[in-house]
Amino acid sequence: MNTDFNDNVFKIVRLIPKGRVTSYGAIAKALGAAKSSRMVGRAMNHSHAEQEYVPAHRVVNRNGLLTGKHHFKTPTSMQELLEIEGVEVKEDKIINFKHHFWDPLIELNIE
DNA sequence: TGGGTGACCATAG
DNA sequence: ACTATGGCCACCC
Repeated sequence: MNTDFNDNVFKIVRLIPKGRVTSYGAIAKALGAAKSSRMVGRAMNHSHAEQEYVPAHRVVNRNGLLTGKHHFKTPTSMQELLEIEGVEVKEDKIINFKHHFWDPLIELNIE
């Protein structure tokens, strides 16, 4: 049985609005597993196998760095997808990360 | 069974 | 700003 954790991660990622981004740690925290931010990354690795589209490009590390770009079809696709949505990216890093940040804890009104 | 690894994070210097 | 270190835990030899 697939971990619910896995499904919950995808569920949240799909909720990220266009032009916004969030971090692995924020998602982990929203799921009550702040200790396992690495698990979020592992879940994302499987995201390609999901039948429903998962906007993985909207998930970066807490530094606003596109650490997962090498897992996309091409090394530049992640950056291009973000720029299409209006997110500026320079040197694999999101400009004005704070401004684009989307916190699931706040937006989803979790306690 | 156990060591190595990772789309991470926090802290220290 | 940068490196080093430790914690985290599922997964793969």
